[in-house]
Amino acid sequence: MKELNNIFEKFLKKESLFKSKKVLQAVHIPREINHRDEQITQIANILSPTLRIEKPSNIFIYGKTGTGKTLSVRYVAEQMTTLADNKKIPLKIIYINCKLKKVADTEYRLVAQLAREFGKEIPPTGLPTEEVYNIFFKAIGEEKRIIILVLDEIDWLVKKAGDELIYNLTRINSELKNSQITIVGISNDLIFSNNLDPRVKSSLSEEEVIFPPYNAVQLQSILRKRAVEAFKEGVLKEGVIPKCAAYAAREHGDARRALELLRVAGEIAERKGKEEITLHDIDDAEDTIERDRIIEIVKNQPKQFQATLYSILLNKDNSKNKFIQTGDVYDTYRQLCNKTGLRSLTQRRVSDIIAELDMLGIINAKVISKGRFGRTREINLILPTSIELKVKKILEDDLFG
DNA sequence: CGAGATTCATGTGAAGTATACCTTTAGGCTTAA
DNA sequence: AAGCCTAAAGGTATACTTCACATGAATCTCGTA
Repeated sequence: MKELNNIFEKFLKKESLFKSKKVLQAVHIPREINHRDEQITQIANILSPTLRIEKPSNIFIYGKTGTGKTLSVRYVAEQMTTLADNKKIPLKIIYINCKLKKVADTEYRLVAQLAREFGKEIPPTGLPTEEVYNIFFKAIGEEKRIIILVLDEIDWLVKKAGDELIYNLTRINSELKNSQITIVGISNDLIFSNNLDPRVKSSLSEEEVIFPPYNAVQLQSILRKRAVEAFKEGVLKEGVIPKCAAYAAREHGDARRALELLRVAGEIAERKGKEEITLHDIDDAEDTIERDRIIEIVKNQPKQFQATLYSILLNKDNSKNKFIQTGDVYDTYRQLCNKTGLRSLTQRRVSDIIAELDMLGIINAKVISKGRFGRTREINLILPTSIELKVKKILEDDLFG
């Protein structure tokens, strides 16, 4: 009889394996953050002058993806905001992710975005950048307060818009009477800061905080904690968490990835109508994640980028083992434009587009010299073959349909 | 045989152009006194 | 005369083009051992 009860119970539970899926999502900020105490106290210490309404030092934070940078900063920010609210401290923390296309990838757009944070309407183009700065200044100057500006993925911004803009930002303070602004730059490119103008570098990294990767043991404990909150009891089969941790540690201790693996594995198991998550689901999850990520990127590209990518795909089929080079891609691209009626761009531009696709991580393009046979980009697809067809299909739909 | 010169196919920087959007300004029309 | 609307003028950011020059190793050239 007892077993029968069990069966029913399980059946009822079957509805969902999750107790709370939110806990596993990247935006979720847990009550406690493990293994980052040192960094968090460091950041908190640096920012604490805020509470006496003094300007804290600028901070430069770096560490690989998924090492808890963004999370820790947001955590500290949240704590400070509530504290500031209680004690009536005029504090404003702005978080901006510079990687978002069309949001903050040029100087104009970044400053416009900042001004919008203060409720100002800024047109997408047309105003002098200088003017946007003025609007922003005015908005800040309205009342006395401390502003902390968190620039996530700041390396992207600098790559696309140059480092002058950061210099401008760090200089803002000298033009402000009422308020003070502190910049917190987050980057996962360690080399990036070396390429900065020395002046910019020194003012941006008055303080530095380094986030080392998690090791497998730490990843496991993080996963365990979250899993308890996220899943119902007994859902996780033995060894699931170690495997997730191992997968993520294999790269560079990427916790975000580990959590995502766990979540997607759960979703997959659920969809299959299973009652527990097995090791096999994790393998499936890994494929799914990679596929979704790439498809998402591909879908959101502008037409010209899609056309270029499609040309690369076509070239890959034709020239089997030989690697693909810019000229070939451009030829196919021209033909493609003819067929689809898309206005074709110059090779100069397509060359840049290829470089950008490389930055997005969809392809691998390295500039090489073939001696007598000139110089070109050696283009390789990084797409796993399993999703190549799917990507192709999407591109075809977008380009021809 | 080896040091330089040559060469190819394209990378890359700077400057120019087209387009879309903004503000300002001058004129024209309406309205109220 | 004052007020309001419109259209033209003058300005900017962005995506792209045009032009011109830079690259860098395989290959060629030619002098030398």
